[in-house]
Amino acid sequence: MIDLHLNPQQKEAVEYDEGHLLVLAGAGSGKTRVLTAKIARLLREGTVKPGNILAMTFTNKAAREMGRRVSEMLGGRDLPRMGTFHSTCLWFLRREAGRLGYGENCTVYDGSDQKALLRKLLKKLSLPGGITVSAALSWISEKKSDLVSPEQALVEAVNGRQEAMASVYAAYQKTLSENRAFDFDDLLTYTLEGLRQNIDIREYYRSKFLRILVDEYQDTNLVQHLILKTLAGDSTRVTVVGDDDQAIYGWRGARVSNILDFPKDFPGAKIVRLETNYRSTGSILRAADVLVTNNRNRHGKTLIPVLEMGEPVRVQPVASPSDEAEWSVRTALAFQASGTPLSRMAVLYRTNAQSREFEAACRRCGVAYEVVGAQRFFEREEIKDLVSYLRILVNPRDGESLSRIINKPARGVGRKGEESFFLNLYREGVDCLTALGRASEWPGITPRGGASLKELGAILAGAARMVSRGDPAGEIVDHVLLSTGLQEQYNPEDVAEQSKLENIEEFRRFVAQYDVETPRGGLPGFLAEQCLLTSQDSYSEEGLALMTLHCAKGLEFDIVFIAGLEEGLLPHIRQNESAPSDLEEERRLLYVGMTRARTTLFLTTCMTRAMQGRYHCGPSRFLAEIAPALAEPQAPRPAMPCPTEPEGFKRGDVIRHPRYGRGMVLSARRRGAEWELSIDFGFDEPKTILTGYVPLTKERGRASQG
DNA sequence: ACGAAATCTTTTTTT
DNA sequence: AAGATTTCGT
Repeated sequence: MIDLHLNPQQKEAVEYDEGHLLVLAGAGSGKTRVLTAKIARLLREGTVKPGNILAMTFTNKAAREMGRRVSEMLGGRDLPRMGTFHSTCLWFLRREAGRLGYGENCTVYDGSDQKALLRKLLKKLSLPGGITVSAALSWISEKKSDLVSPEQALVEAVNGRQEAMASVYAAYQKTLSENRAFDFDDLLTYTLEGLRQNIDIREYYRSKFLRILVDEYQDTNLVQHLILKTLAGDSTRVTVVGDDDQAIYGWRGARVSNILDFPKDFPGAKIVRLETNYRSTGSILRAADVLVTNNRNRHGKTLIPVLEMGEPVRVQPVASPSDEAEWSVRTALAFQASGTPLSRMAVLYRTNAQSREFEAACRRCGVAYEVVGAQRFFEREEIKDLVSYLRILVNPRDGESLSRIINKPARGVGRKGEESFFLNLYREGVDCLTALGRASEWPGITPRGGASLKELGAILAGAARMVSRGDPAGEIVDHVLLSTGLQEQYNPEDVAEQSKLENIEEFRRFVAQYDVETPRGGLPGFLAEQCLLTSQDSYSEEGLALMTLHCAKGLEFDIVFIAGLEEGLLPHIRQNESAPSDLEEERRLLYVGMTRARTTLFLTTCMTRAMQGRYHCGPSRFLAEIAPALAEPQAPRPAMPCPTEPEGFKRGDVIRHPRYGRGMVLSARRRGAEWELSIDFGFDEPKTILTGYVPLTKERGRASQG
C-alpha cells in the first residue's frame, strides 16, 4: 500500500535502511511523499518505534501534514517527533531544563523583541560610528551561527566597529541570560552545547533517535549541521533531503556545503537522485531549467517532466505596480471563471512591501485573498502586549516583556520612571514581581507611579498563582485581560480599536483551541508552541495567496504570478553597498518561485517602480536569461519613457520635476551617491531636493563652466 | 507625563 | 513614501 505509486528512485529511497542516505530531490520530485512513506514503512515493519524517529521539517505545517498522512497510512497510532529544527531544540531544552541548569520556563524572543532590546542597549552604550539596530542584530546572529561567543568576538575584533559590535553582543547576551530568555539562534547553540557537554544526555538521545530525517537540508546552517552530527550515534541512520538549486537562506547563515559534503560527514552514505518532476508542465520546467543553468555553483541536474509541454510561460510587461496588480488579479479572476479555484493560485514577490498593491487590487475586484507571512498575527501590537503579560507570568525574570507593558494601559510611568525602575531591578537582581512590589521605595519613581506598579504587581502575582496551579491557558488569558484593563483600554466604538478587540477575540479562540488539543500544556506549553509558529503555519489555503518567494518554499499552485521582475528588485540590490547581494541566490529564488507552478506561470515586469521614494526601472536580467525558453516572443514593450537620473548637476542646469515642473539649479552639492540641489521653480523660496527621491530629468545643461 | 508636530532614517528575504 | 523617533508645548 505504502509503496504504491512510487517510481524506482523514490522506492529506493523509501526502502533503503542500511545506513545514511542523501536524497537529492529536485523541485516537484515527490520528496515529501518519500519522507512520509519512509516513516510509515519504518513504523509498519516495526523496525523502530515511533519514539525512535526524529523528523525535522521546514515548517510546523509541513510536520503536521506529514503526521496526518503517516497516520492515514497506518491507522492512528503514536507518531514520531516531527517539527522544525527550532521547535525540536526548544522541546529538548525544556525537557532537559533540570539537567542543563536553566529554568524550564524560559522566554523565546522573536525578532521584534531582539530589536527592542538592542535599541535600548545601543542607546545606553552610546557607541561611536552609527551602528544601527538591524546591523547589530545581523552581526550578532552571524556570530552565533558561527559559534563565536561575545568574548571571542571581542578578541577577534580587528577594528573599532567590530569592537563596538562585540560589546553590544556581550551586553545583549548578558541581558538575555538575566531575563532567562533565548533568541532563535540560542535555541540551536544551547542545544548543541547541552548535547556536547553532557555525555549522559547525549547518549540518551543517541540511543533514542535511531532514525533521523531532515527535510530542506540545503538551508541548514553550521550549528544545525553540528547538532545533527552530535545527535547521530553509531546506530543512528540519518536521511537528509534537499536540493542545492533551492538554497535561498545563505543570507542567514545557511550553508549549501552541508548537503554537498554530506557523504564526507556521514561516511558510507547512499545517494539517491529524484529527477522526475510530477508537478509542472514542460514549458515551465524548461524555463526554470534554462534560468538556473546560469548558476556556476551547482551540482547540475535536469528535471524530467511527466506532464505535457502545456502553455508557454508568459512575460507580461506593465506600466506600474498598480497596473501589475490589477492585471494579475483580473487574470486570476478569468482563470477562476474557467474553473480554477482562487485557492490554487498565488502571487509571489521579492519583498513584503509589494503585497500592498495586490491587496488593494483584490479588494477593488472583490477577490478573496490571503497574505501569507509578513505582518503576522502574533506581531500585532495588541497581541504582543497580551503575550508580554503572559510571558511575565511564566517567566518573572523577563524584563523585556515587562518593559513593553509597564505603561500599557497608561499607569503614570513615563520614560524616566521606567528607566529608574529597570536600573533598580537589575541592580538588586530581583524578578519582575518583586520589583513591582518594591518600586514605590525606589528613587525616581513618582508616588502615583509607585502605587500603580504595586497594584500591577499584585494583579500579576495573582495570575502567576493560576499558572503554577496549572490552570488552562484560556482562563489565565481571560483573567489577565480583565484584571489589567488591557481589554478595557480599547473603545469598541472606535473603528481602529474595534479591530484590535477582534484580534484579541481571535487570540482567545486560538488559546481555547490549544487548551482542548493539549489539556496538560497550560500557559507555559502554549507560549512555547506559539513563539515558534512559522509564517506558513497560519496559511489556511483559502483565496488567492499573496506571499514572498521565500515564503513559497515547499508549496505548489496551479497558477503562479511572479511580480516585479525588475533589475534591482529581482535580483534585489541593496543600494547601501556593504555586502553585494548574491546573484546566484537571487536566481535560485526565482527558480524556487517558478517551480511552484503546476500548469500556468506568469512573470510580470513594471516599466517604472518607486522604491523608498526612488524610481527604478528596467526589466530583470533574468528575463533575458529565460527568453530562449519562451515559445512566445516577448510582447513588445510599450514605448514609455523611464525617468532617468542624470549623471551630475551643476549650477545653472535646467531640470524637470514631476510635481513642480521646470526649474533651475541654484546650487548643487554631492551627498554620497546623491545630490542635494537647491532649485528655483519660480516660487518665493527655492526648493531643496534630494535626487534619488524624485525622478528629475535634465532639460538642457548650460554650456558654460557655471 | 503625555500628545502632537517636526524631523530623521529606512527596507530584502525569516526561524 | 512611510514609519519611527525626537522635540515641543501643555
